[in-house]
Amino acid sequence: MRSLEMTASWNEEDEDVEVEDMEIRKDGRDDLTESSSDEATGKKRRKHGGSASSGSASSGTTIRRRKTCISARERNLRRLESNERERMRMHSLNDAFEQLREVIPHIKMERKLSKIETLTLAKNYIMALTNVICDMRGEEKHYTFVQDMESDGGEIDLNNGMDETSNQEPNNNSIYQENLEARSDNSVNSR
DNA sequence: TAGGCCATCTGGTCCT
DNA sequence: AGGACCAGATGGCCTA
Repeated sequence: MRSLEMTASWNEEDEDVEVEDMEIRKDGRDDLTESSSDEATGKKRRKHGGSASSGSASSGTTIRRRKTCISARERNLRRLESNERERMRMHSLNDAFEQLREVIPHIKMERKLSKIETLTLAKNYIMALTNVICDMRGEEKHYTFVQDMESDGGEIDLNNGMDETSNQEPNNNSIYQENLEARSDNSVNSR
């Protein structure tokens, strides 16, 4: 809980102040959240955490809350703990993305796949595998793949969601689609 | 410099 | 009640 170290600079005057009519800064920050918790992960740190002016509820200049009987210090502590949990949650989500990247067949690129590319390739990979299964069963293929970007409606665009850079790469999906189908044919023929 | 991607903070809502 | 989840906002980094 390294974020909690930041509470050291908490203003003593705020201690045990009930929250009623307490003004919350427009930017929602409490100056304690100099987001430092990435020391553990070694990842980049932010000088200023995002802003808090999110959502519709906080769009005003100030927010007045009803009495909740928790001190400002306690509230700040909970916020920091919540931030920490959210950070950990996002890290685990990113870990999952990383694992997904590792199992998706794709041409090695200089840069790693973005999240949207990862999801798109994963989707296409699943569709390709589905087609292989259908093929092996002698059923009609579920999905039709197109090879170029001039696809007309109704067909699945393999590069859907891919950015310009990735379009310059060989079409990964086409490759593994062909490989999968070739293997599928071989396995069928060898019977 | 603009745009894409990302990490983080934050408050609201849902769930246990 | 508290944690998980979600989406909006913001700012940093990188690339074309």
